[in-house]
Amino acid sequence: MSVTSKIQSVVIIALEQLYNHRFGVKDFQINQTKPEFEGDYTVVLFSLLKPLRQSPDVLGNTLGSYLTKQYPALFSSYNVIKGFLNLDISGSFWIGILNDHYQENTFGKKENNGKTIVVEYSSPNTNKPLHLGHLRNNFLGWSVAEILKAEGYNVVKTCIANDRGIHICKSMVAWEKYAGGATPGSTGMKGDHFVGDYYVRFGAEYKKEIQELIDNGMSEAEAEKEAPIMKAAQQMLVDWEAGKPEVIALWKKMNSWVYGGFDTTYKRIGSDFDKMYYESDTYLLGKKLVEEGLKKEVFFKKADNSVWVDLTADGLDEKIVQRKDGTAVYITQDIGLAVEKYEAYHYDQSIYVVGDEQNYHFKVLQLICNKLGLPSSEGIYHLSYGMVELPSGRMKTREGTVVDADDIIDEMIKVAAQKTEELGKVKDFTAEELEKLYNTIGLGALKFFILRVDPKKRMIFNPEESIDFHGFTASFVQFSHARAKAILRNEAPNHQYSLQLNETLLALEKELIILLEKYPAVIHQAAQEHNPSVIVNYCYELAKTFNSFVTEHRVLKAETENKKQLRLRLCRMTANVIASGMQLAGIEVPERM
RNA sequence: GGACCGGUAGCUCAGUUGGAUAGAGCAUCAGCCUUCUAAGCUGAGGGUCAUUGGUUCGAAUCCAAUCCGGUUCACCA
Repeated sequence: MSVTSKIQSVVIIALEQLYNHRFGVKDFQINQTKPEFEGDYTVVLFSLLKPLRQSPDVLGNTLGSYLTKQYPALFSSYNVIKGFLNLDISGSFWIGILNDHYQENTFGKKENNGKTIVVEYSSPNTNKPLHLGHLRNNFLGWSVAEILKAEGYNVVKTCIANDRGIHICKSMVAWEKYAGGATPGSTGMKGDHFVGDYYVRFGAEYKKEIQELIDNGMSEAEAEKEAPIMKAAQQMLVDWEAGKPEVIALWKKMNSWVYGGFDTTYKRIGSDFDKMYYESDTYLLGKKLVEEGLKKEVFFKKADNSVWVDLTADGLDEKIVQRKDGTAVYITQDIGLAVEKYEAYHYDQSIYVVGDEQNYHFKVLQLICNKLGLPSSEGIYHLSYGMVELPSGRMKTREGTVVDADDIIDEMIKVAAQKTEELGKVKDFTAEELEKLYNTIGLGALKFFILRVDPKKRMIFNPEESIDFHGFTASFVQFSHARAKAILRNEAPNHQYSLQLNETLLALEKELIILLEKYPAVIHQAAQEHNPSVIVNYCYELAKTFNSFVTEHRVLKAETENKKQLRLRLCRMTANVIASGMQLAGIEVPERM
């Protein structure tokens, strides 16, 4: 039980004893005391004044003296300022917390609660390599999954590959026409980049053909339709759906190249999935549900045979769920997939990590599932994140300003290596150790930079700032961990030693313990909000406090043996919590750097 | 035009869900390595929390209106 909830329940009991009035947890607030006042935690009295018909001063003092008398192990003193009852938590209580948890590496993680959450993230298109936007998606999805695991859920990480459709056919057509049989193997290229180049090539050729047609007197709109290369792509899509063997073979071949490339990138960034779904399998799934929906009169058919749902009563529009030719649209597949996931996992919650440009889509999806009476509808949650922009504005494929995932990762690792060499602290590392360290620092910086921002806000990715290793960065947190480990390498805490509980805590020692104690609550909040930035911000704050502590106070040369053991335990617990928290963000922490 | 999201220091972001004098980092300036890692620490300057009104003991936070920016409202995915 956290300190805050302890104080809460004790206050409730006290008020019942003193005033015979039963309050709930939400009837008053417990805050951390502002640094300019004396105390650790503060009971805000305002909301209690009216029901108890007391003045702030009287209530504060009555409650304060009752609490300190009844719970001397918890509270050492109090003061009342205006409507605030500031409580000093006794040092022995804090030292007890430290003693209880400094050795645990599962501190803050909850017991399994038997509930299952499906987290879908990444959802790549198999026609081009991953870019910065995908990285935000992957980092978020992976981290949220880990946070939910830590909070006690069974988590299934899933990925849906958008592996079919006109965009895939475009790269296929371009490859057939212009590659002359070249392969990733023959060119030494990474498969996803290789295929992506042909997607780009398609665009260029298409544009050329349009211009030619226009020059020959065709209107622009007509030219866009009539360009031979576009017709070829459309024909290929028809052939694909008809299952034409050579088209299917080509499709499989090119997709396998892309998957090869994706695997490499996923491995580098540490993304993993428990279950892969493929749009080429799922795109027909929703049709059965469309039939059912028609019978239940959730959907209706228009004269041209297309099927719609009327959401005007819910404040939205009419939305098509099946084309007039009977083929599935995007939302149809998603209805099918939602049901398939539910049947496979009987989830309590199904999270979709998808950009906020699809907010409307997921609102519709949930409404439709609800109207169809699917048990999955309640648990659908769209973890909507904002776009990643560059200082110059949105990334645009046409203007070539898209930041490629592999490129940025390479760059981060390169700069990490340069900086590490400059500092020259790890000259005794082997080549493998160095490579691992560069990866840890480079990739950590990237993940931290992206995850530190609240997911729902759009963010600006400044390449120069992202490779800064000072201040509010992963390196700072990693460095703090390495620093703690350096001390612990010199001397480990003596587990047999029994700390004196009456030891007076210095301000920074206490601050550290208070922060460490909050870690389980931080995980809880992050899980509740599906928000890794809560964890990342916490790790930074912890590292900052630790750095101040280590700079100002000696550990190994502490004034007394008791102080030394206390500080060693502080180092141990801080290192544990930093490592644990950063792990939840997918960021490793080195022993030395 | 309808719906949704956002606007906090020069820049990038926090702000414990309504609490005390709004915080960090970067950048700028001034100090600190003979010491367990200086990728660090200490300090200074920097704010009309977009604007206006409302709700109440109390508002960056809740409500309304306005301004600015974004997304979306496809038989694309």
